[in-house]
Amino acid sequence: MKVLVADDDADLRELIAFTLMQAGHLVVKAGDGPAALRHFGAEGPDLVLLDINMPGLSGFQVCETIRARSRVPVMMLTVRGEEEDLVRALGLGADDYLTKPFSPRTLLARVKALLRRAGMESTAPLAAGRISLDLEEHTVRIGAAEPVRLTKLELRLLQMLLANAGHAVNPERLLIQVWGHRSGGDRQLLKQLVHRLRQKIEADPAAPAVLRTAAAGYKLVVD
Amino acid sequence: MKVLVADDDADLRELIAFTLMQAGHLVVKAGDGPAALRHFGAEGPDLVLLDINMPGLSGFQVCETIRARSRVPVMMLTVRGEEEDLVRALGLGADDYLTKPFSPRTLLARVKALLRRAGMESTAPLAAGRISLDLEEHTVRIGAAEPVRLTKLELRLLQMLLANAGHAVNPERLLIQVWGHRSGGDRQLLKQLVHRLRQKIEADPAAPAVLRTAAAGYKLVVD
DNA sequence: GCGTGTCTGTCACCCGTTTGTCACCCGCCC
DNA sequence: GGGCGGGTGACAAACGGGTGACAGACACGC
Repeated sequence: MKVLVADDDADLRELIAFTLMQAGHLVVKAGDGPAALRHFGAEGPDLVLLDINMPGLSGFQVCETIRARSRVPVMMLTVRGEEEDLVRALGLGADDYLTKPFSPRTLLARVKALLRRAGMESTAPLAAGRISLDLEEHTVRIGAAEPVRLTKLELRLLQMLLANAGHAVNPERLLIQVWGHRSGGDRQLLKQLVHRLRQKIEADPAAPAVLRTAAAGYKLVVD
Repeated sequence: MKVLVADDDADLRELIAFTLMQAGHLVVKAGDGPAALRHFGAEGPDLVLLDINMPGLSGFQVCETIRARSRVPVMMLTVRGEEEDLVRALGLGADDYLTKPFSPRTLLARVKALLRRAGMESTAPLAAGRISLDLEEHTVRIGAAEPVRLTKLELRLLQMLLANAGHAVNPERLLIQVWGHRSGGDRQLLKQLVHRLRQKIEADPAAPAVLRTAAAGYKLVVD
């Protein structure tokens, strides 16, 4: 599942991101409110974690804006003892809250619960057509073939493509999704990753039938 | 769509940003010229709103620099009564202008118009008459014929002509829209591009039936 | 701690496609 | 005839995707 983590505290943000990634989630990070909204619009996450105190726009404003456009689950991060903030957040449509400090274990439990409540159990294999991903096993199965083991990056790339199965995904977006940041110039990384993935999943890597190069990026052919 | 808003007046900047976000756009904000260029490079916005009076670099300079690198639509924000500034801005390649003060409604209408003109209001296939463009696949289909693959430039040219289907578009405008920079003398580029496009889409390239030469430029015959 | 194997980032290179540029053609008009 | 502007063919440079090689980073078992 794709999770948007918005917190202006870089250390905490990285800790959360790391914890979620370890659990097999894709993470999009934002350091302030506007960035959170930007990524929300661009990435379409399945879950949003929002700190209340952020520069630019507060978590409240971000939550409100998101709620005006989507019913994606939103979890607020609050400092203990600011109950009035909490009430306000829930009133704005937030689904859950977590008081700092919290343990990674607590975080994961709450995230899992929230995703389950939203009907997106995170361990369910992603699938489209003849392609199915097993996020826990880090494997992909195509048609009747044996499941193939994937590395972390390969898994993320496939996950992104699978989420847009049949449609081209542009390289910039893939770079952001798979590596997190990296502005422009890193096409080479993507080339290599695609190459390595093709070696694993294509019957004939020289003539890709599944992971095709499209005019505007790469796409998955699922039939 | 992602919009870069550059204005040194923080209040106005926030108002514009808010208005655009309400309309579903992603907004990147800049308070001066250098920041605008920095964000332009990093974010790759689909539209740029530029105030003329900004510290660091003026809107003129920013516009010129952007035009040297991109054909992204640029809208200038001017104070009423400074027509000479306006003329200068349009000469530098700006696509539209807005005189302050303006209402949010006006702003949105202009932004929408500009994005439509630039052919990016959606990735849905553009069509007019028997001609339809698939922006994702980079193909064009004319009548019942097989879709034809287009290069990046051919696609842009066709997109511009299709946006004005049935009417002639003058060469200056096409040069700016397709190549972004290149003020005057580069007719030859356009000639070649038209030639190559005709080879691909015309049944008889020597007697063009679709992409016709008109008195004032080129036009697409769509019926 | 240490070796081992895997994963990832980076480099150099190949090759087909795309693009920019030049020379030249033709028809038209003064 | 000569200038002008559009159309055409040819060619070289630039670009971009694909590939193999390699070294450092990393995880893991001992």
